[in-house]
Amino acid sequence: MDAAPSRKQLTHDRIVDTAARALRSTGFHGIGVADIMKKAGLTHGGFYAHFASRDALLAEALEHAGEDSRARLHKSMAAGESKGHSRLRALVDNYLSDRHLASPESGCPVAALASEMPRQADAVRDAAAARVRSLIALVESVLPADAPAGTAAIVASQLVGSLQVARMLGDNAQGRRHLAAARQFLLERFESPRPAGR
Amino acid sequence: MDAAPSRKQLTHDRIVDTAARALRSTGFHGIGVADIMKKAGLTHGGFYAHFASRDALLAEALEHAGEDSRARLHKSMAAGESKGHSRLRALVDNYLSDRHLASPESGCPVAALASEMPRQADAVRDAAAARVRSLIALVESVLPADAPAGTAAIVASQLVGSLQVARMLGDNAQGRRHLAAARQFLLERFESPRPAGR
DNA sequence: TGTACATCAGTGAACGCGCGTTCACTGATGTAC
DNA sequence: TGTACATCAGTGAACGCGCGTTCACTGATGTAC
Repeated sequence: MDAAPSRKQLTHDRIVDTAARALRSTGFHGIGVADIMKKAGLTHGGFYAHFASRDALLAEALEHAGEDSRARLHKSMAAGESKGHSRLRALVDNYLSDRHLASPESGCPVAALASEMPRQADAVRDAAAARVRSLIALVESVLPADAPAGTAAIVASQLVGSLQVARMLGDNAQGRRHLAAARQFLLERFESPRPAGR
Repeated sequence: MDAAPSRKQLTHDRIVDTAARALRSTGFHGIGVADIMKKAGLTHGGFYAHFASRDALLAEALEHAGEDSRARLHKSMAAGESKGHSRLRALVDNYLSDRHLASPESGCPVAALASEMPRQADAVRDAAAARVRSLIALVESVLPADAPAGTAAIVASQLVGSLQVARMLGDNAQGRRHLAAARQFLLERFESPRPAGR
């Protein structure tokens, strides 16, 4: 089934991977066809042999960025769990880490692109909604099983909002202090056993 | 002191007001000099008699959008308080309202533009950081006086994140359900008297 | 009150530039016999 | 194994377009006497 990928497929993947990084660091509008092709070691003319349009690349790059971020989080979370941390703590510590604050290009595309997403073309918005649902599902998987419905989406919103606020405050003491406070809040409130108050 | 504003000042204000709405509905990149001038009933040539550059307009429009949003919230909050609601509830109910979900162009610029802000020119980023601090200050003013330091920034992050997640899910039942859950969570957790468990 | 002139807000044509997209072509890879 | 040909990935010039910015000009407003 997974035969050796063709030469074209390898190039395609390289373009998508390049775009997925650029997308998160410069945003939807900061990513140009010629730019991406050049960074992937190609000329811009060949682009349309790989994608129907720029928007088609954006949708693919968004999905790839989400997968990349999910895989990184999973790996870091495994390291945290092996130190005896809860799954929730492993997620929160990694999502709200100083490293994530400083490196949007390899981080969560939802946090890096949230406010631009509602303004994208249909295909891109669909990919965006899928990324949000995937993030919520990841949070759900680390919450105590008896958490009320909707809790995962609330925690995901707190993660995304806190990282964005920290980035707006800047990659400095102010931003990092905010991240630390948000980590502490989430763990105190959501790590099982849950605190009193229904 | 506040003499009658000159004709030029009136035009200037009209451009900024037009830009402040367009900015929130289409984002930093969706706002063009010629477009704004046309919407303000002018031709694009006169732009540079009012602003040193496009970025200078963006910074001014961002500040104006923040003031506009703050004034609207204050007004709606007063209405809520007159119904006997706490100040926190008045803020949360209005910030996370279906109306705010559906109308970014007259809403909070931080929620509408958060992920684009770190990528703007210096002057714009400074204006952005000021908007974030202003939002945090507004939250602080409605929290119980004994809330730990940093709480206001955490609640502000939850407000911004929840509205953005709702907008990514769409202005539909899914998005509105998420907003309702976030409202309930914030009130249960932060409305005084604070629940047990520090 | 009326005329002459200076000031000033706004006009519209033009500029250089970078963008997304198209397309005729090239050179390498793979297949047929 | 070697030759002839078809396929295909990638090249680079060109396109139409919209952008931010500049600038010589116009027509209205305000001031001096």
